[in-house]
Amino acid sequence: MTIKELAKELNLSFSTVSKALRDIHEISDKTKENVLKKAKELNYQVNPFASSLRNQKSKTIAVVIPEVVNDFFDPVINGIESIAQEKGYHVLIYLTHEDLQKEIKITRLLQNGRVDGVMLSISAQTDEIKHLETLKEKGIPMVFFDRVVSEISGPKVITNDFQSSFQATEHLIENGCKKIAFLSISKNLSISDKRTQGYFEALKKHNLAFDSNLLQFYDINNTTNFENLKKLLNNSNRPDAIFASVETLAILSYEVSKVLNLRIPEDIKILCFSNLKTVNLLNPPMTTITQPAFEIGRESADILFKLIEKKGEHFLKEYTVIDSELIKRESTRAI
Amino acid sequence: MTIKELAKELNLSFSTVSKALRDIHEISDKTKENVLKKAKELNYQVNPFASSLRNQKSKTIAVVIPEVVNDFFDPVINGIESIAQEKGYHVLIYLTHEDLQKEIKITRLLQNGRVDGVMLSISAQTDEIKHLETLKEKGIPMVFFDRVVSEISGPKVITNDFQSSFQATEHLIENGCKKIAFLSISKNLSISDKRTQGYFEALKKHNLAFDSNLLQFYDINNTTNFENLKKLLNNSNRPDAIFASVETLAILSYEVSKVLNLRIPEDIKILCFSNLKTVNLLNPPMTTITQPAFEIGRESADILFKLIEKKGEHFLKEYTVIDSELIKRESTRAI
DNA sequence: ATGAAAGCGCTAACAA
DNA sequence: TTGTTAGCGCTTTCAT
Repeated sequence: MTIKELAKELNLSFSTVSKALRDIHEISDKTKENVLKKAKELNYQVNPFASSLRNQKSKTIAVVIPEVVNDFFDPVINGIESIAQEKGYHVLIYLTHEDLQKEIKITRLLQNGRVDGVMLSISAQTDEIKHLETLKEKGIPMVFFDRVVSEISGPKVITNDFQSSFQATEHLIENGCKKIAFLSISKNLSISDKRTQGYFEALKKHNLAFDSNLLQFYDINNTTNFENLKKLLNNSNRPDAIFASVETLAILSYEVSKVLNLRIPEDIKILCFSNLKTVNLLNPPMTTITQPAFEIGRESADILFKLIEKKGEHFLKEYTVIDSELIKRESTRAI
Repeated sequence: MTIKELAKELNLSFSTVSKALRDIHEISDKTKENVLKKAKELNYQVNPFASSLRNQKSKTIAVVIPEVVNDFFDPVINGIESIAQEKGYHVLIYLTHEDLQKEIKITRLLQNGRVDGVMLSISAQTDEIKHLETLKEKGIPMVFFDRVVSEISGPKVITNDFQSSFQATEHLIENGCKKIAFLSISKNLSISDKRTQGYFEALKKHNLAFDSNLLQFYDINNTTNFENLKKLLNNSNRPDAIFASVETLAILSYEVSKVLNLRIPEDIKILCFSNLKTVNLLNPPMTTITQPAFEIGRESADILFKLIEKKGEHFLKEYTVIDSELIKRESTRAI
């Protein structure tokens, strides 16, 4: 069913039909009505490719993220999709799997007008940004969220990583911890930086010396993490607390603690950035910094659509900060 | 950068360039080489809409699912995306939020050729299927997974819900349970049916009477579930086990048990279909039926691409069954 | 081996 | 208010 066939049915020229369908004022109401009725009757749908080709826009956005198996990115997608559906946009999803090469390949795919805008959260491996600059130079509206690249200008939606990390560290210190290990996932990521800084500053404020052995870097997909953690915790000089910058590492810490017969929280306290839904069923429940992931998704998408529709980003602020929440869970609850 | 501009740079006609780019044999090797070199140099990319318009295919598939905030659908998406990336397809994602009206709207969006194929898992609310039949009649290749519609012919990827449900119920019975409640999420869903049947058959085999009060239906998004569960468990005649057909209901059961000071597993045993990653950190760990979600994603996508590329489904079997795994977790582990 | 031209379905400038 | 026409960028048939 094309617009031509529809026009033939109606004995109208197809340009008239086209205009009527898009409710253009130079068409008489009666004609519009007829056209709309017939279109519905014949279940006419515009061909999106013809339309996109002509209009040079796709009504589609891309979401580029490291992983989807993650309690943070899920609600983000949910937030993005909810706004996209409201605005009549389609959402393409691409996973980098924390792999820079995949990220580069994907950004190349997005350069040819397939999408009207891109939202992305870079991979933990990303230590060069030429591909992102190239994409931006093509004039494609972009919004970074969570794992942002400060070197590239444009809107970014982030959480108050420094502050919440500071607070969390302070929380541990106030609970008597003196040797707090910080587990980071990347040397490249903006969020890792901020989180590490918050940790440092809290130590400094409370006059705790920083021991470089306590700052450890982990590969998010690496099973050797387990061994490294074991080494860290099996040391006579072991930390009395672990502050993990991502959930996976906190969970791993639980497991290693169990293997080593360390009691949580008596022997070691564990705390992390996490959006794990079932965290309050853990034994013991873990104090977490919970990011407002759904809101981050909605907010980023909202900004992207503003960018797409108004073009130019001068009217948007560079950083939108949404606060995470430090949720303290103290009591042991054996069911 | 269009093909015309590229052709001008090369002093060739644009049809020659087009052919060269797609490696058509009637073009000389030298010309091909030149064209490719220049294309790379000028970073030429085909316009996907022009190409789709002409070819009547989009190199894009749609994935329609109820929710993304869910430990089952995440790895499914991951599996789908991994194959799509290999085959050079793009993945559009649509969430129905368990809402039939949204599902209908989305299927309408997919009728106009925007995608070459659709994978879907229907909403818990879906009790009519006209919209799905319409989509199928349009000739768009479709693959159902997990929550399938048996009334519509075509490939379906499912797990052995009946069997695993049977096994799980038997596991409870073998552990001394006599009053096992089954919490279902839908009266419409194929998986609910199968799971309920498995539960029934196990009861029958072990000569346990079925008490209709023990079969309860829940709304997946309803907070009144909490109250209903409370009523169920606060009864003097309460069940000694709960078999939840979805994770959310199992978690809720944990919470209600705690509120009522019921001990798990002494007073009540809880078991469920779940892909929760951290289930072994729960207290106590929960026996689960774990679905091979990533494989379901890969398998469904693989079938869909076969359908798309070969057209017609006569060569594909209707049901592909991938086995779930009953993972028994007995010990209480207090860290 | 290369080029000219038609046409995919649509939008919009211009003509009637 | 309606119709004619050009053209978005590409693929492909047919001619050279």
